[in-house]
Order: sequence, then structure tokens, then C-alpha cells
Amino acid sequence: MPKAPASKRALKAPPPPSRRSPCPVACALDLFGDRWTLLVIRDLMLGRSRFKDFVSSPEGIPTNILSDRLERLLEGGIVCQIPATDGGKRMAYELTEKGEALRPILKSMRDWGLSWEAGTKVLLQPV
Amino acid sequence: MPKAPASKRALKAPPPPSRRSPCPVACALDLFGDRWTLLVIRDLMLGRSRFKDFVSSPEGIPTNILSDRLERLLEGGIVCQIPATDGGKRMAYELTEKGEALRPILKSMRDWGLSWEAGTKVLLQPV
DNA sequence: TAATTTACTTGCAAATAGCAAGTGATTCGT
DNA sequence: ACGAATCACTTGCTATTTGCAAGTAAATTA
Repeated sequence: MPKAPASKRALKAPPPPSRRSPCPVACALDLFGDRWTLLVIRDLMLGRSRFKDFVSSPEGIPTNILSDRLERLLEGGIVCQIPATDGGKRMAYELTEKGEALRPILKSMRDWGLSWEAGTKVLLQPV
Repeated sequence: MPKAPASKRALKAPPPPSRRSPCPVACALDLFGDRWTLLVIRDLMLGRSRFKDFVSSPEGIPTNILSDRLERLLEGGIVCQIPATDGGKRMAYELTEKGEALRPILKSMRDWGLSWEAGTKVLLQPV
């Protein structure tokens, strides 16, 4: 088996009920308002599901950050773990219904970037 | 006049063309992938336009962070400055067309939060 | 014109990010 | 079945960023 999930000491996850406000946007940003989380979710939406897949995305997320973000996404109910399809003992990550519901956000971000940021283009293809 | 805009030393803005990848999502996150920027944009979309308005939003953004974020948004072409409507000498911030184009992102984030995060509710009303 | 408000800056401690180098299971190749 | 490679992480360390509290100076108000 792989090692136990990310320890609490490595990169601290904030105690869950410390919302800055009841605003739905603020609350969403408490969950994924950082430079990396939505890129992992992007990868999941394109069918990537394994730790190594996220690591090998073009942005090069550091592995300790990835561990922390996956842990937060699990705690937030946005992803879950399932047995990998290769029949082995390793696990894969998958979006929950709550995570799938983020798709319009990612789509509108992609559209905005393509429209307003010169030189951007879709490079990752669905699996 | 108020003091000159935020200095470069206070909180460093990254050299513009250091994109992590040409992905439109990654590029968008380079501009507003943090806990505060989209809250300022939310306020702007609701008609707030002055420094003090952003400071008095319920999340309580620290003023040094706000200065830094406004500076980045100006550099990124997402906001601009215009004379405040009160006829005085002070300036107000306003979304550019590029900034206005972020509206679908904010809307989908609000909808997601309202649907999936218990206890969230719209609290800020348009001016 | 004195007091208040606005729009910031500065200094500092604490938290977070990110790099490089492990570590120990699992899987692959032969 | 055994060694080598891969996978999914953790650890240690430094650099950067955050966020609080306390200024500061111009603009506005009384």
C-alpha cells in the first residue's frame, strides 16, 4: 500500500468551520481559491485520475502541494477515492457530484482565458 | 492627492510573462487565483468602486493585500481608474470590458456555492 | 481650520509555497 | 522469484506571501 494520506503537520488544513462570510463566492474561494486547486479539478474533468497524472500536467505542481490539495478536496467532498481501473491495489481520484458541479466554473474560466489572454490555447485533451 | 499607488517593494508583483503554461485556466489563475481577488471583483460587479467599499466588505480584506490586488488588476487590464462620481479629486475603480467578461465565472461560482455549501446566502446587494 | 475620513505604506511575525531529496509500498521485466 | 523501476507520497529547508497593527499624508467635512 502507498503511505498513509498526507499528515497534518506537513501543510496545515484549516479547521473546517472558519468561513470568512456566508457569501457563496467567499465560501467557494475558501475551498479552491488558490493557484493550484482548480488545475487539479481541470485535470479530473479531463479524465485524469492518478497522482502521477496531476504531477505530469504542464504546470508542474509540487508533490507536497498536490498531497495537501487532494486532502482538502477529499475533506470538502469534491473528490473521492476509488480503486484504480487497472485492477491493482492503488487508488484513483474521482470527482463527486459536488465536484462535477464545478464544471460551469471551469468552462467559463477557460472561455474567458481564450477570449482575453493572448497566446492561450487548450492543450490537454480528454483521456 | 492620496499617496502614490502601491510601491513595488511592499508586495511583489510577478514579472508579467511568467506563465506556467498556455492553458487558459492556468493563465486565469495566474491573474486571480487567490483568496481575495475575486472578492474584489465581486464587489465591483455589485457596483462598489472605492477602496473603503472593498475594505468594508464582510470578509475584511487587509489593506495591504487590497492595494496589491488592485495594482495587479490594473496591470492585468481587468480594472481601470476613473474620477469618482462625487466630483472630488479622488479616484474610483471600475471594471474594464475584460473585467466585465468575468461575470459568468462569478455567477457560476455563486450558483455553485448556493447549491452545495450549506448556510451560504447572497448578502451583498447591488448598489 | 481642526477633526475626520480616505487611501494608502511600513514593519514584523506567522503561515504557506516550493524545491530537492528521501521513503516504502507496488508493479514491471526477465 | 528477484531486482529495478514506478508510484504515491513525506520530510527538511529556504523563500515568499499573508495578515495584523500601527503609522502617514492628502482630501473632505464640520
